[in-house]
Amino acid sequence: MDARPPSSDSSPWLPFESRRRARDEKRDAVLRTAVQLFLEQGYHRATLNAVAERLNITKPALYNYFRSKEEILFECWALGQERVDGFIAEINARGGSGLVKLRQLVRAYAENMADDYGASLVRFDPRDLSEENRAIVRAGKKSIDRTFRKYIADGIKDGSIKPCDPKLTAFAIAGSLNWIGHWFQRDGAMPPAAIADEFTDRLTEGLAARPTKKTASIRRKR
Amino acid sequence: MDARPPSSDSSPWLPFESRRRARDEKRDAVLRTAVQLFLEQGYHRATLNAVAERLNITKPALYNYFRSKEEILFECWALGQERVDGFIAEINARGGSGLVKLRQLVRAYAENMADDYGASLVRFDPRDLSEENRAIVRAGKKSIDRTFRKYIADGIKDGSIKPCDPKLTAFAIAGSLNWIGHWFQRDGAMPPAAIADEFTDRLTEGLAARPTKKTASIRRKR
DNA sequence: CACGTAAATTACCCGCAGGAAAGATAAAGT
DNA sequence: ACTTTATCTTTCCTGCGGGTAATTTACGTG
Repeated sequence: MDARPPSSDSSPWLPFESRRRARDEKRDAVLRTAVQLFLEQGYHRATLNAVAERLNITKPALYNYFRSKEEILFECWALGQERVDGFIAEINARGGSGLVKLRQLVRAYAENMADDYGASLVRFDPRDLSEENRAIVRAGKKSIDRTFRKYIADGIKDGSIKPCDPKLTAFAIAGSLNWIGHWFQRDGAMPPAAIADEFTDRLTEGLAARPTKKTASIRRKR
Repeated sequence: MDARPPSSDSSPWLPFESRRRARDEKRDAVLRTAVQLFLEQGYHRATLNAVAERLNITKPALYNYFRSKEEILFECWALGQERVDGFIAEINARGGSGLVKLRQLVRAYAENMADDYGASLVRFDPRDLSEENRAIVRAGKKSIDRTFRKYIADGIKDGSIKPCDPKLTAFAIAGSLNWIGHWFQRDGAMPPAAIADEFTDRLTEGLAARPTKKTASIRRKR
């Protein structure tokens, strides 16, 4: 039917040849294509037919890798969450003052927001998920929020951050960062790293107990 | 006028009496109910049947007041935008330093975000609108963004705000504020005014050229 | 009181997207 | 070579929700 140009980006399914390939690889390809389309058009407007078409396959083929559209949506979110959990663990492992940890978190989180899976954390609506998965999502969001608040509270305690309400401060910072997921375009003027750097300074400069210079070492004095 | 005083969010269509009422009043009631349901369930999940049911009428009756579901969505957004345009005009009329104007904008915008129509500005997806209406929405968002940037640039020029990149700073502030529309619940602990106050300080304290507000501007050379 | 009109209602249509069933095809095992 | 198994296609079903048509109800007015 549609004599599609052989390019079709990087689908493991070339029109009709070289079929068998690693299952996980194809599953990942489905996910990458799906998250792109979901972000482009919105979950409801994006159809599985359209996802399949981009992969040079047909809709029912998708059901070899996922049980439902909702499962695809959930896994997009899960990948984003996984990364956040990852760098939070790293930051915790490295230790440091509250302000230092907060700044690392802001930076990593901002960069993650400029990624498709990262943006999934805020661009998709949990109400599209099953009750089970929605509960998992809620737990994930809660965990991130707790981390922000904890770092802020830690900073107040150790004197690196001046006294403030951790809850509202966390909301303000997280809101700023989450919004990146809504306006960032990969073809924009600024690369993700630059945005992350800017936001790191902008969002924490008002919090430092003493004027601090950029990413230079923070002295923990008590 | 009314035999029995209806509570503010009760339907003007009591099952079978006192029907005829001012057309605009009913139109507004449809809008209020619709925006609530859209926010509760999301635009796609919320059906016109459900909207009608809450009003004690049936779906086709809605078409006496609106031409389509999309038109309802657009008007929800338009009402939110109208308010923003309103207080921006007021702030411009009052004048003042960049910082003063910015703080007023932040405060009013934050409060607006705690309102159904205000939240419409950020909770609904422009892609659900017709091309025409989407263009109007885009223009509105752009106008708000320009205002944020202008106040910041004004502040830098008049010395009330310390030098920074107006574009990213506007993004950071607007992001924080927009996010309120996603987490604020009317039955939460804090009233909108308190949140607005907190955010006003939190989001501008890092920007003031001089430690705190008050006092005349002092030129800071870098 | 009859009539016209606005605003409802009941009944219907239809297009679409998610998903299931059953048939094909290729690779791999025996 | 024959069978098996996973994978992909063709085909179809079904429910749902936006929107329309035809009909009724009720009020205002001459």
